[in-house]
Amino acid sequence: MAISELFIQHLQKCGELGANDLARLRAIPTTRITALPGTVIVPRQDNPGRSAMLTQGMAAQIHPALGRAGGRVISGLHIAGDFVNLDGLVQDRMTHEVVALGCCEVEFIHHEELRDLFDRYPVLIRLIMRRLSDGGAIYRRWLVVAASLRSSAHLAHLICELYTRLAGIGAARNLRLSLPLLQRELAEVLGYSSIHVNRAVRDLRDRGLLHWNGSEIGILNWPGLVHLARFDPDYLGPDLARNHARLTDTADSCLSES
Amino acid sequence: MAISELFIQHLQKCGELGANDLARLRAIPTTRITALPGTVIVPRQDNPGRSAMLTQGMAAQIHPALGRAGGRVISGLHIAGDFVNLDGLVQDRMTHEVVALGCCEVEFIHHEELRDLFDRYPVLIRLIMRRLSDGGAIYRRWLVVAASLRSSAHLAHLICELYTRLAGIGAARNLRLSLPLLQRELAEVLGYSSIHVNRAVRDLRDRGLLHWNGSEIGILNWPGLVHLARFDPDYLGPDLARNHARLTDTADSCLSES
DNA sequence: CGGGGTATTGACTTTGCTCAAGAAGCGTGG
DNA sequence: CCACGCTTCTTGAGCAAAGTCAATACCCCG
Repeated sequence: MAISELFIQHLQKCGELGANDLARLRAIPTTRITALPGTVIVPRQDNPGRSAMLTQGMAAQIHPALGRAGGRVISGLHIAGDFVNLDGLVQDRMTHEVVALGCCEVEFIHHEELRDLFDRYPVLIRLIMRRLSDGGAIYRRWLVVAASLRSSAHLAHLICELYTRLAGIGAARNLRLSLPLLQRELAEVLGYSSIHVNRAVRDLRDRGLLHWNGSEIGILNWPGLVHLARFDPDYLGPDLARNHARLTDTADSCLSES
Repeated sequence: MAISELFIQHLQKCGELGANDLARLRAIPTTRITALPGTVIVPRQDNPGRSAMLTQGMAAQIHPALGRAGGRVISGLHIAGDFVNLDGLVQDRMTHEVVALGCCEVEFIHHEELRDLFDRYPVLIRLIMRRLSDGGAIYRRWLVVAASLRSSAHLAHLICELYTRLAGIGAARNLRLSLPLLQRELAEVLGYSSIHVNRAVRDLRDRGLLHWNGSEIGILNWPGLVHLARFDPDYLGPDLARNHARLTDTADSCLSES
């Protein structure tokens, strides 16, 4: 199967590619799979010799919790367009596994092919380093958020981040997003008990900030949510930060009109 | 001033360098400074055109806390041998600043020089990617620890990590380490109030796990500390994990002898 | 209509925060 | 050498946030 267009779009952002280059890229063999909810996309402790890109759906980085057995911690969420195991390219083992949340589509590329790409288009190396660095920025932000916000604001921050990222790839719009996470899984992301997450959800609903029905979320008051969460999208990179600025302006004008 | 030997050691780990290469490396101009406690080594929101390596002391990544003004969060600690702003090489702005904790020595290298190095020794690119990826692994671990351990165990985990990392560069040995952090700063690392940190410190002392005098820490019961913290050094990379295994064996045999 | 998992709610416990005050260390100036 | 002021460390008491346990409601699906 051929390389996905999402992948190509990423490459294009990073450097000029001629028609020739595009043809060559499209000739690269890849493997595409569909993963049902709960499927392990990238196993722990493994050097699979290939990297994966999520082309549809959401996936989570899963760690076993320290202490109580059976517990899990989610250290990051992937959406379409993300490399899910970039580390595998440079590290011998993964310290976590990646699991599909809803239904996913994943595309695998062998490391040899990637390295070939790098040899041919050295500018892509910058793209990979950039991705690694971006990932670090998100982790840092999660640490800051976990340390300084309490449950409702913490949850609100997660919603703001996900909406911004999903809107950036066109997978969410009009202040609606679909979030294929159980409350138990939200708890694993936020580091709370699922009961506590439930109360945080109710709190956001009670404040009239959003609308939450199963996996469908509608944001009713974007500026309010952003303010509660102290959300500042700078850490997501200049592109998404710009989108966010536009969105906030629109929401503000909507508010002032109403 | 010439490039530091620490830097060269890192490069050597990554590929074979001949006498010729070494001479060329030593000819690269760098700037070395001494930073007093509290000095900002790398400012926020800045693309300084150079990267820094810590050659002595400890430094912290500082973020403003969300919510209460004036609060801070520390998202990572650097020790000698760490690149303190690798992100700056690939990212236009830093989302945090880096501040000296004790007295530090820092060495700056201009990005041009670094890029020259990469052109000449492409294998070094892997080193940088490796570093970025390692950093991500540490952030993930901190998220997991924050989500699953409570105060004493959380603090214990930090001590275990720091001792392992410091021992890896020869800056700690014999289960003694010096930690130039105030309890307030520890609180900023762990996400607690400084009062709560104080109680956690006392708890570890009361359990006879360690000895804490100002900035000098002596670990009295390494296996006990490791167990309480659920410390598993895998996330620090194979080198340090091996060191830890050796250390734990020694400590075990010490215990069984006594 | 029943069964399994998820969501929701209540009552109670544990953990951690805040405020406040005292103790200990340390550098400065008298 | 001592007194003073500063900062950090330590401890106590009360409060707020989050966890646990248990029970019920809901919902999808067979």
